[in-house]
Amino acid sequence: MSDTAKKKAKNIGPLNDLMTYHLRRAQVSSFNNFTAAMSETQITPGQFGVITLISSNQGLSQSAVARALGVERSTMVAVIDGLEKRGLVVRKPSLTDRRSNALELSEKGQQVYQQALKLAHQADQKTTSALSAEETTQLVTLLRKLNSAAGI
Amino acid sequence: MSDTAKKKAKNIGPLNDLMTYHLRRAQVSSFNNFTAAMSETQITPGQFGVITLISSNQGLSQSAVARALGVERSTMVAVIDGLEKRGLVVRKPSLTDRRSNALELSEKGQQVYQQALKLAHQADQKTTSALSAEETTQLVTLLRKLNSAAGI
DNA sequence: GGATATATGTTAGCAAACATAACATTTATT
DNA sequence: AATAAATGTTATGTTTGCTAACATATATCC
Repeated sequence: MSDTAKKKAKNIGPLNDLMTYHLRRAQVSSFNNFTAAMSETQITPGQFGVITLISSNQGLSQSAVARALGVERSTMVAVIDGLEKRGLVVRKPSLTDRRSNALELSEKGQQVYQQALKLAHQADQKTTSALSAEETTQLVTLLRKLNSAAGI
Repeated sequence: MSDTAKKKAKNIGPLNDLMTYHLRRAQVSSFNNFTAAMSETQITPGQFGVITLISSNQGLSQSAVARALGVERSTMVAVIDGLEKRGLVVRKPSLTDRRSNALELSEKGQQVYQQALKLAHQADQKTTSALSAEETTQLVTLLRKLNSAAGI
């Protein structure tokens, strides 16, 4: 067979020099580990962010959650709808602002969240299994530094 | 004002301990820098991956590009359609396999790619502007290690 | 060498995850 | 009191991916 016929070898070329590329690959990898680990809870990465935020800030409004996660508040509606339909989150009327909802985790929501948190850590360990403990710490430190400068 | 009314303070809580979270933030940040830097070329991250791959492997098939980027070949069709409509990529009939297309960058495609590559590096520098040169190298090294283990 | 399996590009239809624009209601500002 | 801004919602659209089915072309297996 001629060597011009062999087009399988992917020469990734200049991508290898780009931080963007490596970040994207790492994120996809961690996303996959997360989704796989979370399968029994049926919690998506986005949902996990939401319930974590609510858990740490009971009574938060939808807009506040949206802002904290960097999405539009219109996007939040369907997310909360889903979590409410599953009985994990409750929309209570805010006592201080009649426009807004005070979000809370239900009893079931708290249980699922605790389970999800454990699974998330397991997924994390899988993601970083090729790294030593020091390397993992190093990586987190560098990412924190990078992110705090970006100020998402 | 009562302190229960102040719901703005986002306590990010356990997210801070998760690699997944930091990776996601970093990826969003780099994605934003990339998109902003690339605005004059109107090249998306996905398109950039494709033209980089074609540039480094002229004559590559659509399926090969899809495999290398980890997407379905059906997804590739619209991407190549767009690049071809803009006159950046040409579908030539493969000389060795009459099923497949041999993808090539047009003259214009090569020019745009060279420009895009420069802009991508600029975006990268912005993304890593909070890190020293050594830290940036460290970060890439750690991400490579993490990724090669995942074997996307 | 001929039957069967696999690969390629394509279309069609679907879904997740976002966005923008407009709206009614409520709260802030001036 | 008048005007501006914030909240939740709906409607609509976009992006980016998927699966399934297909016609065609190439590989593999007895």
